[in-house]
Amino acid sequence: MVAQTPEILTGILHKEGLRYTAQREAVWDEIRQSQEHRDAEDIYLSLRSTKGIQVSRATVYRTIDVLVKNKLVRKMDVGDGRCRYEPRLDDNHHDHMICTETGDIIEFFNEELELLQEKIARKHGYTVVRHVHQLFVKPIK
Amino acid sequence: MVAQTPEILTGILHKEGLRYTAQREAVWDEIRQSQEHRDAEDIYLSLRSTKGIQVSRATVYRTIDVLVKNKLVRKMDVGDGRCRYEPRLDDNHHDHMICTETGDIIEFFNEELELLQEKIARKHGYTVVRHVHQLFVKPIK
DNA sequence: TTCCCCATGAGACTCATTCTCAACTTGGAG
DNA sequence: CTCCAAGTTGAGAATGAGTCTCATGGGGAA
Repeated sequence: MVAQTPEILTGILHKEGLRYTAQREAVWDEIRQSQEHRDAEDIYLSLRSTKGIQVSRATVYRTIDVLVKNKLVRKMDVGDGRCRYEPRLDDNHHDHMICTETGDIIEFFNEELELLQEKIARKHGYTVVRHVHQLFVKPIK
Repeated sequence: MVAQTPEILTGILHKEGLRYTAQREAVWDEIRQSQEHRDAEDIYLSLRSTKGIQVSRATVYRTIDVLVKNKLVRKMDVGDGRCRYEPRLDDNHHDHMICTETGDIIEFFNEELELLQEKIARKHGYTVVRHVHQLFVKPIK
């Protein structure tokens, strides 16, 4: 699953009836290569300035949509007006802890929490489709 | 605590060094009277059209900020671009479940969940300041 | 090569929210 | 009671992330 990195995108584009283009690859590469939680402008600027790749904001957004839809990228709304994106190659689900002092984003996963959520939904006659769980935290002491 | 409804706002305004004005009272009343999760435009229009109270969008937003800051109102970002607000008179904390089919918002609270969150934060050397927890759900069957 | 459809970029546009600033109130000092 | 400094307000401009438009550019199939 890790080795098939280059083909994973072509497969998805094919499935969606879309073409494999340099811009789409560049956007995916940019997101995939950094483990950070970045916003669209960040990705756009990095492609343009740092890597000198010609791409437009519109294409960045359009490509991200495809990647998110196909679970190659996770989109997270931190609540500050800009969504962040992170690669999702290895499908290990997790939530985020955001430090209110430094802005650091820490990932966490807790099985018990996941089960509890579903249990709560069931109690109300629902089942969980997806969830947003963010802990805004501050360092102890 | 329920009986002091009118004074609660004056107290807060005083604490903030702000004046008690008709507009500020109207905004607070509007939010307080409905148990819905409403957006700013909704509140603004309701005050204007339905109740014929002269108030501007700017004042609605400005007042909401004060109310949120003082925990009279809870602000929630549902992820659709518009924040929702709900009164917070009785200080019973809860999170939300959003039905992906009907848009219904159901409140829920689970002690175990709260404790678990704190436990997770501690494990990473943090303590929870606040959290966002939304379950996007769909009805069973 | 031709043709057609998909993809792209620049910039217009949307829409919630914030900002600006002139006009308006008001609490208090005198 | 009068006046003034300071707080408030409203209308509309500004902001900013994200979306849409549309003319232009390519690429693949025959």
